[in-house]
Amino acid sequence: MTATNGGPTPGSDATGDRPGAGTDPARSDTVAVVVRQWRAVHPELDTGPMEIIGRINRCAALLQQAEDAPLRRAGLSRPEFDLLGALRRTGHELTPGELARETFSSGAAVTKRLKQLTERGLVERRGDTRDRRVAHLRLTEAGRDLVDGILPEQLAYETSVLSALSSESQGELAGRLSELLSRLESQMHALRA
Amino acid sequence: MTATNGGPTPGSDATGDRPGAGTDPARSDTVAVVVRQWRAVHPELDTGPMEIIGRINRCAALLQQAEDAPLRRAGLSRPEFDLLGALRRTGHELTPGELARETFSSGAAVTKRLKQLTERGLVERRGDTRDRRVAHLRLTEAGRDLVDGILPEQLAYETSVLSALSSESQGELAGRLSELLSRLESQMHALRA
DNA sequence: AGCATATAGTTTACTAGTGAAATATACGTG
DNA sequence: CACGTATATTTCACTAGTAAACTATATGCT
Repeated sequence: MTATNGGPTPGSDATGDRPGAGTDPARSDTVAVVVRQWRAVHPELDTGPMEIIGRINRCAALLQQAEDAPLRRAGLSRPEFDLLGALRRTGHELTPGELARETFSSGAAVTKRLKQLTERGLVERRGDTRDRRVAHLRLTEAGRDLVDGILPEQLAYETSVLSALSSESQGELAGRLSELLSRLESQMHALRA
Repeated sequence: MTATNGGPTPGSDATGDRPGAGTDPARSDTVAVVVRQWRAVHPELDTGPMEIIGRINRCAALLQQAEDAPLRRAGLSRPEFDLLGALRRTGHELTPGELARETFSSGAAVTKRLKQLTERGLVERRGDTRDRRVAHLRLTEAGRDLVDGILPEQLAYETSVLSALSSESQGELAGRLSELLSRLESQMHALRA
């Protein structure tokens, strides 16, 4: 992802700032600076995709960094919380394979996390009676309480972070992202099939 | 990031689908399913932030997975390419510290990457004459050629992925993301100060 | 000048994730 | 019913990143 390639760009300040070129977003974030640098070096390339992909990556990185804080207070990493959250929100037991799909992780990673979370008494394991290859995982009381305790904090924090955007902006952004995401997901699905 | 917590949600299909609730985006992506699950379990919580943050994270994950492919063909990881790209787009030498800031990595990670990239003959190191603590890195001829060879491929690929969105959608999305990103970045800056 | 403190970068010990191989079990078919 | 193949999960060897300690150098104050 070329577009990811971006940074705060401390010193350098390329000039050439001229509006109306394609998807020029006027506002100056770090991605805009990076795009300007690339255009200065490779004027022949269409840097349009960077404006979207670079920003998505950058936003994701910033949001994660900020939002991992509440989790760490609870002694959880995000992947761990995602796993617990999957169990909580589905409301029923899940197999390791299902958990891997839900959290977009490899099976090996899920195995490791489950080991730790089980040792910490947050999840319980039960073997399937019919098919002895599969296991069923569920939250313990403590695990459920932990998730339910963290979730409101997290949402409150997220709300405050996003409050920098007007309600209209938020709705618009959510809609566009949903549009992109659903297309990406069906592309993915098509590729694998 | 609670909102990240999401998955393809294979089996389960919570029902309650009623439009017009806050930032309801109509289109059904995996994040929408996850949000519906959370609402079913915790109806009292405002799940609005998930609609944005969850989608940003999900999009970032999907885009990265897809786009890392061209890089891997060239034998580079994304962080490595980001480092090389920073050198290429700024057009001048950078110190390890500057590279760390440009690529949002830790200093230690940059040190490791530089070691590898130097061994591969893609970057060169030069000591500062005045301040002997600092080093200056620049691309070798081979490094520059590699970046210049990969970049167009990457942009072309990104263009094709995003072509699922109309030009208007793309512009709108880039603008909203830029708005969010610049606010996030100034929040960040404010926090550290 | 001499010492305290700040800064740049590297090293170290450790952690978490990955892909591939291994293990265990189930299923389908002749 | 036995065998080959598919599936679920774990294990293993390895890689990359991190935070904290460490080294080397510079800067400022008295």
